Amino acid sequence: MEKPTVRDIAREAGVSLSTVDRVLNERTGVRPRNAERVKAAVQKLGYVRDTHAANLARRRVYNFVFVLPEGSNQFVDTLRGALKEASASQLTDRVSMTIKSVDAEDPHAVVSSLQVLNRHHVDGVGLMVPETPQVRDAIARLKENGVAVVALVSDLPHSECDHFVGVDNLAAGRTAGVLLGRFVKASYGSILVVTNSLGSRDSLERRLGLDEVIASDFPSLRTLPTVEFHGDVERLSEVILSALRAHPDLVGVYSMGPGNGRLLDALRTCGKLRDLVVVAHELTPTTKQALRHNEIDAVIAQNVGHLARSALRVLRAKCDDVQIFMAQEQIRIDIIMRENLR
Amino acid sequence: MEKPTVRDIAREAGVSLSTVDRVLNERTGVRPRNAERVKAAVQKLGYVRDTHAANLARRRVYNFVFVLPEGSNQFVDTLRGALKEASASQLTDRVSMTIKSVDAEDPHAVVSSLQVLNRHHVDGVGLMVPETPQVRDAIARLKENGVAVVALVSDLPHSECDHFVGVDNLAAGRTAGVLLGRFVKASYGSILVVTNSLGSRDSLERRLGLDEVIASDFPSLRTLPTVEFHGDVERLSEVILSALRAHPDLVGVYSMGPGNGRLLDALRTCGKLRDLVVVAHELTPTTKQALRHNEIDAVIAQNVGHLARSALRVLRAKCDDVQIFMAQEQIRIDIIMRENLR
DNA sequence: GTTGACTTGACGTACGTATGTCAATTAGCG
DNA sequence: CGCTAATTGACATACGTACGTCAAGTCAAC
Repeated sequence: MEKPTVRDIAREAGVSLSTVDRVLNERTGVRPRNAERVKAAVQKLGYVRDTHAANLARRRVYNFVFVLPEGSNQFVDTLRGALKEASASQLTDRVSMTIKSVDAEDPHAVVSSLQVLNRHHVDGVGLMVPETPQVRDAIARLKENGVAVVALVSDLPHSECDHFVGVDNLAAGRTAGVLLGRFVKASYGSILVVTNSLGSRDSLERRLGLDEVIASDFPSLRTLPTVEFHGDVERLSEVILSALRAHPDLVGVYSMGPGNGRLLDALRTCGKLRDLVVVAHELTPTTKQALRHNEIDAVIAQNVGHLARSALRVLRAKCDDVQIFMAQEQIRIDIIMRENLR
Repeated sequence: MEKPTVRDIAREAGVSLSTVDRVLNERTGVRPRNAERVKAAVQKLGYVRDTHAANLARRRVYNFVFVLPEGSNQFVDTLRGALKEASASQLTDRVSMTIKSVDAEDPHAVVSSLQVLNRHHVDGVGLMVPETPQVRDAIARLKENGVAVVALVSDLPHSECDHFVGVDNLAAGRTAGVLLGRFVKASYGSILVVTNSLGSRDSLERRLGLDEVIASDFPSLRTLPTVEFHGDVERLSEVILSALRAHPDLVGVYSMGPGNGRLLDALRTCGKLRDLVVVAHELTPTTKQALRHNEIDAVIAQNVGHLARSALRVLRAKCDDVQIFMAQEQIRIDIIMRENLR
């Protein structure tokens, strides 16, 4: 049972190679009757186009653009590195990748960066930006132009994306909650929750997941209102310190986003770090080091290498109009502790 | 900066295409001087062979064989399924895969299954069997015949394998130890350790990791001698029950291998399941269900889909004599709880 | 029956590589 | 210097697909 080729299709359908080609590549000038025959033959023989040979023949180069938030953020930095590494690897041959950094908080900046793409020849876009009506429209326009679009890390549920590459943040928050609840030895206490901004849907979902689990499974614990520092690290230190003073029963800290370095600094200065159960998000140099030093008890992470490769694979698949292999594209919620960090 | 092709190499080296081809494919009849020139040109231009085009031209089919332990074992079953799924997926084109099941405890059976491979045309082998001197020799013979060999799940450190696809079991045991230690609320108690056989190096390493971590980080806990049931599930139930009677201070159970279903049955019948912290290995229908019912607190797992795809990718890479992308082939120690199970 | 539009098939070239054949060149040796 | 053997290059064919060109075919409307 060799794999069928276009020749087999032509023979089976009783037409010429040219006609098969016209049907497969959706060119005009084929009578419906013959088109049907070809499609039937494809079905019957289970033909799948050899994309490698096809790409070879058409000298295809996949032109992908990734739009990531600018500014200092270790997670975004590692993601950027992973994207570059993945596109350099042999796996992702024939891919030419551009990474753009934009002020993700400024919808106008995001949109204008996407509008540019419509003019150039771009096959696929990966987006890590918050969803706004403007962004939604810009994505719709990209889709009109036949560009494949995937949401990266942050879902864009109301936009016409082809796929979301990232984790279920509600489940991530729940996971963090269980870890905090089970790691805390005290019979009661409160938990500090920190993030950059609850405006980002990731943080919001994580917070919801946390509260769900604490409320149902750990009623003796209490989650404090979310501390948001909105990029202002000075404020972060201050608020942490005052929270520590205000809540002497503090037993845990949940950091839902960036700013782990500053957060740890603040906790360190008041000497309570060792007594607190700390759960943070994302594996970065800071969190890795903190794990090794037992300053962070667990990290909830998504494998950036997997994110990057998955995004590239999905974009290719969408360009080629090929099924994706869901099992491989499922991004897991990783729990990293000192012992399984490597 | 287009990718260089063989033509570019020929021009750069000042020789003909034929000569370049002779060098690249290690054919005879090239003067050392010219061979050097070609190699230098390859270096200088950063040429990498387009394996897809090459495979197209030589009509290559990768012939891989996997040898897995026979007998009822949910983990092996899921692995088998993952292998089939992976080879069916588009990623692994041009791969023809055979899965053999052998009595892994019988070195003779394993070896004879490997000897057969030398006669047929096989490009690569994935092995999940215990290491014995006979197996070691059989692998050496495979390597002599130019067959790529990877160890799957269980490392074969003293054999000439090209690669090990699996996790660091010492670290896995340590991870289990930390989870047990931190999840147990009681101030002291003992931990039951169960496996099929400590003869398997995986179990042994996990046990060592567990003991390391319990001894150093949780001195108030005590790990009991390993219960081995050697495939005898009746014995498993019995021993569990008598252990429960003998150790009323039991606070945790660590199941290092197969047999989770029977173990849980035994724990269930004596009604102590809810009070115990249970950590088991591998995501299977049994452990998934037990996680959902809060009967198991955490599962230490390796993603079988990842194992399968990694094994196939590595075998291909070894056949093509191409570098592997280590970041992608690193199998992580997954910690699965109810909240991040999906 | 003629015209024109649409449809079809035959064929050539290309992508980057592999592999074979054969003649031409070169090196090594006496 | 001449001979033989080793080395080299030119060329052809192929893999599975894409795509362009052109002549021949079909069909309906006039």
